[in-house]
Formats: sequence, structure tokens, C-alpha cells
Amino acid sequence: MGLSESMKVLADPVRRQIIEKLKSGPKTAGEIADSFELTNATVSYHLKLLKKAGFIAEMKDKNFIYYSLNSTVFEDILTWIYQVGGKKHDE
Amino acid sequence: MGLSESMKVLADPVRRQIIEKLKSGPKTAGEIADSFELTNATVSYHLKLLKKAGFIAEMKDKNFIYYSLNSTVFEDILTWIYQVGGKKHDE
DNA sequence: AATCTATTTAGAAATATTTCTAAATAGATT
DNA sequence: AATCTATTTAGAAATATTTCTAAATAGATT
Repeated sequence: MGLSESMKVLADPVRRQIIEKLKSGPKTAGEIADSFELTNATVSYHLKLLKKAGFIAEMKDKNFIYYSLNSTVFEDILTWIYQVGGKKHDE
Repeated sequence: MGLSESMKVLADPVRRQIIEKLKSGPKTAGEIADSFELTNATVSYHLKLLKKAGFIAEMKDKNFIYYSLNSTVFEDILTWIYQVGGKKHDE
């Protein structure tokens, strides 16, 4: 919810890679886990943090859980960076 | 240097507050430390991380060390967020 | 209803981070 | 040169994070 939580979540490379993977559309927890050399349990832990921070949403279907990207949450971070003096993206 | 380091550095509220404080111009390590209920040693530790990640620069004068903001480093983070689907700041 | 499949939860171990106190540094003043 | 002042560094303690293995859940298939 807060900026610390959002940024902490994005600070981990595994979690950023999960987000990048979801850019191409929803994926099951298993599909996501397959792209890492980590156990499903560990990936599940990262998915939980991403979900808690609002970066992804989950949707159950059969015994699969699909995760998808929720890009609106990035707004707060952008706002903070602008406020602090980051340049405009296209200048 | 990398995105993980930058974001990890920004994930801490003390370090974000230091950055915000420096928006109004350079400050000495002591001035910065005074605004927190932390020892100077602890604030010095945070300043070291901020400097290492390139968010701030230091400048020695007499026995003071002045820290100032270097906003250019925020670019990489903005770029990553845009790439991942954050909305434009002014839309 | 038994079992299979996908995924999460619990708990432990390893590692990293934050904070402190005490000592060190280094330049300025007496 | 002795001392003061601002700040950092070293090392320890407390806390948080990441990962794993093993067990639990819960819906689907047989």
C-alpha cells in the first residue's frame, strides 16, 4: 500500500521478472515458476508479495491460479519520482 | 548501479526522506541527521548507500560534508516502470 | 470416494539489512 | 602540538528477507 512496500517489492529481481513475464498476458503460477530456478513454494512467496502490494491480481480457474498484471499501481511510484526531480520520460 | 540496487535504496523511508530533504538544496551530514531520531552513525550508513547508488553527491568543505541531490539517476527507474506499463504522468 | 494435480502454507536455515555504541579520522581552532 | 568538531568506520545485536523441504488445501479426474 505505501511507497516503501511497493518499492521493496520491486527491488527484488525475481519479482521484477515476474512482472515482465506477465506483460504478455496472464500466466498460471506453474508457468511462472517454470521460468525460474526456484521451487514453486518460493515463487508462490514472491507472488504473494506482488499480490499484496497490488501489482498483480489472481483469478482461479479449475485448479489453476492465473496471475495478471495490474499496472495502475505503478502510478504512486512515478508520482514520487517526479516530485523528487526525475526528468520527464520523453525529454 | 543496477535497478535492484536503486530500488532497494529507495525502498527505505529514511532514505526517501533524506532525498526529499535535499530537494531544497545541499545539507551537511549533521543537518540531515538532526531531522531523524537516529544516531549520526546510522544516518551516515544511509548516506553511504544513497551515494553508492548515485542518488546523492558529496562535497567536502572545512570539516563539513555537504550532500546534494543528483536527480538524473531516477531515469532508469522511470524507464523500467514505463516499459512495464505505468501510465503517463499527465494522462 | 480415492487419487491426482496445481498451488499454497508452515517452519526452519541462510543471508541481508538496520541500528546501535565505541573508536577512528581528518580538518579547524586554540 | 593539543584539542575540538563533524563525520565515518568497525563490529555487534536485532530484525527482516529469501529460500528450502515437507505438509496442507482444494478442485478435477478416475
